[in-house]
Amino acid sequence: MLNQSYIQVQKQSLRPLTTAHIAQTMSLLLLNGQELKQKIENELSSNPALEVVQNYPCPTCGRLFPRNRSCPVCSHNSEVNDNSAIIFVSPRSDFYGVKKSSSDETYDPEEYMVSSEDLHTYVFRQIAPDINQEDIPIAKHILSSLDKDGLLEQSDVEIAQYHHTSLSRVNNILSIIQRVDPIGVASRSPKEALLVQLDVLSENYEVPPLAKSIVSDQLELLSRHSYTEIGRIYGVPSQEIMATGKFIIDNLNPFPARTHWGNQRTEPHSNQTYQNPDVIITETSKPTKKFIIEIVSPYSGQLKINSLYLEAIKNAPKEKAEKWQKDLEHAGLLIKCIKQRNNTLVRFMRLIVDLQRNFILNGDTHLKPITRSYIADELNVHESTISRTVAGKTIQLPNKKIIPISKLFDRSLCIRAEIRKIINEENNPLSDSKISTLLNERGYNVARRTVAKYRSIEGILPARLRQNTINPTQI
DNA sequence: CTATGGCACGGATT
DNA sequence: AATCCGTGCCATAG
Repeated sequence: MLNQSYIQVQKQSLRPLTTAHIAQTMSLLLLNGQELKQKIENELSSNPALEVVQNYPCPTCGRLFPRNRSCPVCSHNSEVNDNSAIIFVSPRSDFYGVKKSSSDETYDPEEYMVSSEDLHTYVFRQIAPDINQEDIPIAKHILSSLDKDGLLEQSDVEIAQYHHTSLSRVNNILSIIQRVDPIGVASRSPKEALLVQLDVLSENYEVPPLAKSIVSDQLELLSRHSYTEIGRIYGVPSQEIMATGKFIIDNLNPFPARTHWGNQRTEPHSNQTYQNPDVIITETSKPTKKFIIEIVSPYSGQLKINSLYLEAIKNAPKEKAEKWQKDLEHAGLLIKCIKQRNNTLVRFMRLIVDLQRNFILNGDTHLKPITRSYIADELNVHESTISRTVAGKTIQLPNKKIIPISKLFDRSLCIRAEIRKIINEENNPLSDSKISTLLNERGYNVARRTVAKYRSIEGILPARLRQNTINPTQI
């Protein structure tokens, strides 16, 4: 109820009035959390009319809210009529990463780790005993130039120059760092990370003989699962290559820091980093299982027009008055637009959660195929608005997986999942056409050719090659 | 001969 | 208008 009234208030005051308004709203909608954060920070530093009012934590759950608003989750009494989701905008500046613990009964801000800082200190603690006192600044420098995947952004040469030291010294330090826990961290490329991981692994385990060579020379082909191709190059049966490939996929991680994001599957076609969700879905505790949907606002409070500024402008000196007035309008516009953006997001999510409830709870097989234009129709907005809403944003499901919102519109996903299921269940290999008829029986209308395509997307080998392999335990 | 992957076309989606 | 996706045809590997 509370959240509803909140939304209505917004609706009234938020009709876009000018073209500038619309244009800005649109461009804001396109941004994801991080980009928005950037934008707001820029704005804050350049426009004195804008200020951020701190939020206050809800005493029971710790979520942050503006002073006069109570927490919709805690103030929500469970006997309320409908089973619609609790949905609200949740401001947070330092939100990064995934909730680590699996129990989500209570919300504990401590459980949300701050990825970047934590990665630094985490790694640093490990290497500290192994490096010389005088190398510490260099090590710190290296750690601070890691990107969110744990890869090194700056070149080793640059770092060496910066510290007026030799390249080999830097590389020495690098190799120490690379061998501590997120193994391969501070590598210069995914390939290097893989190689380091192989190296470390081979000290204690048996590694397929070709693994190293494949990673260093044929990574391109490997990422496309062209096992036969690679096999031809090395003159070995593709079964062997595929076993090696499986080993690599199962045991290595091209983006070292992502091991911290739970068991995030390395999606076959993604180089993108999905780290800060723009929307978080969790569930309330047992009896009334409702979704709690948080639209994450990337700034730590509420954006407002600075009241001091309002006062000051009244007796502004003549020559400044015009500029000040302009700043003021600009700030007001931005605030409105951001609210509009949030409003759209809220409406969008409400509908999505309703439609895809099964998917959110039960996983890929239950995804309903939905198009953006359908959503646009339902919400009475233009298609492109939905496109913008979806673009580049991510969402965290109750099972802690972070997925791009666009996945919710993937028409093929549920069929791919179904194929995976079929292949995992049947123990004698089925040919593509058999799978195709099987799918048709179950109501999925797909051609044989398409099955083949999906298979390769999923990284599943053709029937003949599946013969002798130990059942693929990919989940 | 069968199963599969490549290329490319057309229709849908964004 | 640009892009993505499913599918059909054909060549090729087994």
